[in-house]
Parts: sequence; structure tokens; C-alpha cells
Amino acid sequence: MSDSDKKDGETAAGTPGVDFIREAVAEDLRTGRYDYVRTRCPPEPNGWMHIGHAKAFSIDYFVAMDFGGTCNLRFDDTNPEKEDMSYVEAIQRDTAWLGIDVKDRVLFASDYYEQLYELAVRLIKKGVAYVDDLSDQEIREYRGTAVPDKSNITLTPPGRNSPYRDRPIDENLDLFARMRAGEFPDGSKTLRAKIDMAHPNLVMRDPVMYRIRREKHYRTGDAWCIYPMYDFQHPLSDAIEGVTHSLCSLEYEIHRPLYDWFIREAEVFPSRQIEFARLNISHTVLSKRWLLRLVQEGLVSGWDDPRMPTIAGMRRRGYTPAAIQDFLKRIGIAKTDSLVDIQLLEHCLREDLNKKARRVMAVLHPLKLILENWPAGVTEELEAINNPEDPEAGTRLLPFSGELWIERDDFAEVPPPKYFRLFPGNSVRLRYGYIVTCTGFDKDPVTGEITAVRCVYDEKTRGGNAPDNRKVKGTIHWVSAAHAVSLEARLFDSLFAAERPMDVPSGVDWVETINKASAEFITNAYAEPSLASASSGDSYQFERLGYFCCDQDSRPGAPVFNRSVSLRDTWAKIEKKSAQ
RNA sequence: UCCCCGGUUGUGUAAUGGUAGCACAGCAGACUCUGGAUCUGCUUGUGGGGGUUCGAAUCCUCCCUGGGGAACCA
Repeated sequence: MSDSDKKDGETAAGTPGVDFIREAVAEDLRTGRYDYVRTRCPPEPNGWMHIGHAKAFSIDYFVAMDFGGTCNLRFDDTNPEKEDMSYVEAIQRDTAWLGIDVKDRVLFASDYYEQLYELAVRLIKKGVAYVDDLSDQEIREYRGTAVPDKSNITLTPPGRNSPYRDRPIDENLDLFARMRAGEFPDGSKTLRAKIDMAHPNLVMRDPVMYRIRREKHYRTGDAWCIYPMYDFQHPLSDAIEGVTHSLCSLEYEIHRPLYDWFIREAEVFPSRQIEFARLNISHTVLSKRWLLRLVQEGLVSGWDDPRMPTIAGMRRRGYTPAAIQDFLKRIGIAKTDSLVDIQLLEHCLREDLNKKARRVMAVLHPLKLILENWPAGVTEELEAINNPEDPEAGTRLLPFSGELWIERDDFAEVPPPKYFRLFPGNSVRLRYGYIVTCTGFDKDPVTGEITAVRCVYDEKTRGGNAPDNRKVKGTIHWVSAAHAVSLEARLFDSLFAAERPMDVPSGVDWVETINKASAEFITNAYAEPSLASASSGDSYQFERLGYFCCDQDSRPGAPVFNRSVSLRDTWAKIEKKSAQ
């Protein structure tokens, strides 16, 4: 065995184990608890999908795929006040884009209203559900719970039974039918499960199953004036669909006994709920409520603002499904409440785009460079490699002339330590062009601004080669001024400077903590001519700057690019260090 | 207060009674026509105390600590 073989063996030993969910599923198959696997993605259509949902749905989907099973996309649409068809469409589009192919298994809890009603009737007939006349306030009080106030903590004594708890079954049946028929006003009655008002788990203290709510539902219209609650609807919808493993986030852990109770009492297919930790990412927020507010108050341009952690926003920003799936694979699945560093997400994007994105040259902060010894009126064409990581991508020709745009940062009147770009007397290579030496610069006498850099080029270095083997430390990018395409570059930063935006100091509205400098639009950037034909969604690497994705706001002759992520910037680190 | 669930390098995640590993981040170096990419090396960890055991991140116990729950939302 060679050394390298040994090394492979060691690496294999460090291979991550299978996660606890797949372990449990495998166990269920082994013991015969189930003989197939079916999961479900359970969105509520009340907002757009974000990366946290992507994590959950990917777990649902890939767990099913790994065991040769199926995965449903089921909309849990039982709250007509908040739900809307536009959300259904957005969620379906984003799910498919992520590579979650549920085929025709797109389902709606609202399609089960009749079945759920029948199951409720079954529970009433068994004597384990009853119609209650208590108000919401009274239900809370009878439950024996205090007002949830972190600063004023009180005991939770056993609850008291509702005076309507022991209504005869026939009366309950009659009342429930009349609730459906619309004989009672909103909020005047509920259907409750008869479990245990002294249960230590508060969700088991006779949870509400149905409420009266006269609200037009986006799918069922006015057909119903009673709507099922999540705790009742979810397990039974799972059962109706034959879902074996109902995977959800940790917040539902405490609901599992209730999930099991409904399944047992309704005598339906025994789906199993398993919980995992939801995703948190630094410097952003994965809360539908917060995201909705950002959109509604115009703090971002919409659900698909490139700064949003929504799938639509990330897609517009330039994230790829491959990068997102790679990220989700790397963060794993666990029950530990965690905060993933956003740099891991960015790393995954860079890694994907590095292999795929074509290289182009663009100058974001233009500074004129004049080649003093360039023959007047001459334009040359120079060959450039499209992607050094992918030889198949081939080459292209770049126009070159005596007046170029270079990056303002690539010239320094007085070079800082370890700076090896352009400064008086120094030589750099123009990428794929010539080696040039700085002879001077023009300066506005009033403002002190550098207006142009003057250089001479070495004609023997065409293409950027140094035939004399001379070492030129710096290579900078450029665009021929006469041939440049104007473009708009949109640079983005995190929406929140704080690592944990949710931890808002008391008395502060979180909206005030938004990073106001999180979007910078540069309208006077220049790029090589090939970018004129870019179309929306195309990703490029702007050499030495980062990955950019062509935005939907682009117009013919006026391309707009979003910076997806910058390149790793060693120079920035050096600068930062010497500044300290 | 009560009920439930967690705590493994800076971050995330493995190790399922038997050498605490991997990735990201960080640091140092090599290489380079992108200060990119790639490659090499390095630092840092089982929340604490007791117990069981030849052997404990893993089992028991107490403590500490973090999260969740007490909606006619999901």
C-alpha cells in the first residue's frame, strides 16, 4: 500500500456519518414499522421561500430520494387571513429551481377540508372532542397559563375543565354541524379535543381543533366558515397522504404527543414526526414576519431583492442551486440550535462559480491610463482565456488601444507597503496585454484628484509575456476606452451588520438596525465588449473583482450586474493588518 | 415557576464504550499572467463536579448554561 493509499483510507475513516433522521428512517424500514418512505414539504403560502425553507425541503426531499421514496409538496393552507395564490406560485417556482422535483405531487390541505371534517366528527362520536362556548380569553385562562411575560413569570397550575366539556355527544354533533352551517358568529364556539386539562404539556390541555372564521379562502372561497387548526390538520393530512416521516423543525417537538394523539384517536395511517434544528445564518434573518415587513415597508425592493435570503433574492443575486445544495449538505442536520457563518455560504458559491463562470474584464471605478508610446489610431486584438478552470471554454479576442480604463485602486501616487500595482516608476502587466511602466500621472490642481496615469508599454511583451523572464509582480485588469461597454454594477453587503440581528436591544425597533450601506449602485462602470450581449441570469467572473450576475433590470446596451460575491481578497487582509 | 429539547476548537458537523476527525474561518508558506484558483503546514475543542468501567464525548447523577412551549397562527 502506498502512502497516498493510506491517506485515502484515513480520509474515508473521517467520512461523516449518516444523520440521525436517515438513521431513524433506516431503522423504521428495518423493523418493518413502514415498508416504504414518503415525506412532505409543508409550506404555508403566506410568504416567499427562504434558505431556511430550502434546508427543510431539501431534507424532506433527499431523505425520500435516498430511500427510493416519494416526496409531496403540500401547502398547509388553513389560515385564510394570510394566504394567497401568488405565494403558492412563488413557492412552486423556487422549489423546482432548487432541484426539488415533486413531479405532480403538489397537494393542498384545503383539498382535505371535507375529509378533515369527517375525521372531526369521528372524534366527536368517540367522545374525545367537544364544542366549547368559551371565548379565546377564557380558554387561555382555563388552560391555567399565565400571560407570557418573561419579566413576570408565574406558575402554571393545572387547568380547569370548560363547563361545556361534558356536553352529550349528540349535542356536540349537532352544534358542530351548525358551526359549519354558519349559525354562529365568528369566535363564538370552537371544537376542542378532550385530552387533559392538567397535562404538564400545555399543548395537550384540550387544544382547539376548529375555529369559526368568516374569511374568503384563496382556494375554497366562501365554502367554509370553519377552519381547522394546524395541530389537528397536520397529522391527519400526513395520514391522508400516507406520509411515513413528517420532518419538521424543533419548535414542533412539544407538539409531537398531540400529533400522535390525533393519529391514534382518529385511527388513521400512523405517520411519524421527527424534528431537527432550523437554519440560522449570521448577518441575516430567516423569519417570515421580518422578511414580510422588509417588503411591505419598502426597506428592500421586493421579495427578490438580491440582499434578501429568499430563494428568489438569492437567485437574482447570482446564487446557483448547486451552491445552495452544497451549502446545505455541509451544514448537516442536527438538533443543536446553531448559527452558521455566512462565509460558508459564500464559500460554496465561489467554489461553484469558479469552475463554471466565464472570466471577463470590467472596471468599476475607472481611471484613464494613457500609453504615451502607443502608435496613434492603432487597435490590436489580444487573445484571452475564458476560464482557466475549464479549457473547454476556449478563448476570445479583446480590443486593445492606447487609452484604457483601469481600476482607480490599481494606481497609487505613493504606494503603501507591499503594494505591487502601478505607481511612478513601477511596472505591471496588463492582463493578456503588455507590460507597462508608469512614467507619471495627471492631477487636477484644484481637487487633487488623479485624472490620468501615464505609462509606456514594452512592445516585446505582447500578450503579457516577458521574453526576458523578468519578474513583474502585479497584473491588473483593463478595458479599452474606445471599445468599452457602459454598465451598472450593483454591490451588496449584508442587510444587517450584527451577527445576530434578532438580538435587538430592548426599546429599539429592529428596522433601525438595518445596514443602510448594504446596496451601492455604480452606474459609470465599463466592461469589455462581450458583455453587451449578456442576458439576465448569466454569471461571470469580473477578473480580480468577484462574481457578477446579469440582472433582470438590464436593457439592450445598458446591462446591469449584481455582485454575487467578491473574490477572496488577500490584499484587503494585508491592508487591514497594516492599518492596525 | 412548570413542561420539552440541547451543549464537541472561532463557526458548523462526525466519532453510537476503544487513537476526538472533517469542512469553513484564521495564521504561515509554495506556486501563479486574476493579491483569484491550487497545494502544503499550523494553532485552538468534549460546559463543570462526582460515579460506573480495563477504558467515557458516549452510560448514571447533580450542577451550570442555551433554546423552545403556555395563539381561535403555522
